[in-house]
Formats: sequence, C-alpha cells, structure tokens
Amino acid sequence: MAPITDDQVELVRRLVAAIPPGRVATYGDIASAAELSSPRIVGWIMRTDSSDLPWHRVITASGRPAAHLATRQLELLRAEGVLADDGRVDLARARHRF
DNA sequence: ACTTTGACTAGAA
DNA sequence: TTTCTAGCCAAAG
Repeated sequence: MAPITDDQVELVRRLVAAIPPGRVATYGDIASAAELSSPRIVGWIMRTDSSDLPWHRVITASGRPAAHLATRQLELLRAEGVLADDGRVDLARARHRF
C-alpha cells in the first residue's frame, strides 16, 4: 500500500472534527472511514496534531480513552453528556456512525 | 539503514 | 472479565 497521503491526514482530521458533541468514535472507525491501513496512524495523527480537534471524542475499541489521558478525557466527555460508568464509555449507545 | 516508540486492534488464553 | 500476543505503520533516534 502506498504511503499515507496528506489527503488522508486531512480527511482524518475532518472526520474527528465532524463528530458531534455527546458522541464518540473509535480509532478503528476513523481509520476505516479514511481508508487507512492501520488505526495506529490515527493515533499518530492525534499525537502529532491534536491542538485544533475534539480529540476527546476519539476512544479505543474497548470504550476506554488512551491510558495517559483517561482522567482528563473522561471528564470532558462527561461534560458533554457521555456516560462513562466505571471509566468506560457505552460504545453501543454513544458511538458515532459516519 | 536499523531499532525503538507509540493517543491501536482482534483474537487467544 | 482481564491480560497477553502478534500484526500493524509512520516518525524519531
């Protein structure tokens, strides 16, 4: 597969920006929607450029935020109405469908 | 050019 | 349910 393109990076950022408040999406969902070969690339994009995106709406497939951000991210999500009982988001209910 | 490092995931134990 | 493993791929050292 060809190396990742700027278009794909921009698409990922658009997709993240398009997640409405109160909803979340997994890294895998975004990777799939942007036709990326691996969800790690989404993580790389978030790490590289998180400044102007609602990064807190992006969570792992197990319904948990990334470990180092868990506390802060859950707090932001809870403020938007995303229930995270026991530190875990109910994906079946809050997952955003593209 | 090679090795390590991640904001990951699906599957197995 | 959790923990572990292998696959994954761009970037940094």
